[in-house]
Amino acid sequence: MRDIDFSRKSLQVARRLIGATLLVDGVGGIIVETEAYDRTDPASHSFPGPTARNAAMFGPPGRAYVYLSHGIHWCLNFVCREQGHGAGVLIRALEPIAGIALMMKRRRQRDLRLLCAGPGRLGQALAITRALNGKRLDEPPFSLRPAAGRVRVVCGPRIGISKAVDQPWRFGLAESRYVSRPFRR
DNA sequence: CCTGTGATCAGCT
DNA sequence: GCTGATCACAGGC
Repeated sequence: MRDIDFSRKSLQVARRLIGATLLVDGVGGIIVETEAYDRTDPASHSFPGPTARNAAMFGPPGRAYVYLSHGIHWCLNFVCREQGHGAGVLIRALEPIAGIALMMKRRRQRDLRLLCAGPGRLGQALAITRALNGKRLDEPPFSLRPAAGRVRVVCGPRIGISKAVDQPWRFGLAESRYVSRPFRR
């Protein structure tokens, strides 16, 4: 089984991550939605260049970049590309597989479809915090397994941004009921 | 289906 | 001071 190659462009990594299994301390599921961000991209946190917050994006690939969104939600990204580039993939939704009872307890949410459908919900379900920022994705508490077989991937515009809104850099597992919002075709 | 709003805070100007 | 890679909930159609 081939590993995910995080030295590739965030666009390629975002597509390849669909169907992979992500666990944090044994809790998680199948990645069904991602978004790519890049240094050349005005919507990216890395666009203005390195800062204290986005430092992980400019560090080695294959690590986590975690940030606090709207003062409330911890969001998880995977850093891609060569060191110093400043690119990443936002993990936006999972199909819950492991530790479902614990995720439901953390989120006080009994609807499986809403358990990890969105970056903030996913962060809460997997107990993502700043403590994971910069951590390697191939070591505990993370576990990442590539998709087993062929995966049908759809794409469309990213969500919740105000710049570069037309770039189709959001990817999803076709027909999945666990995405944060449907993909138009 | 849709739109509006409060929550809550790090980072930036 | 303002913005934002969000969410939950309320209300209107």
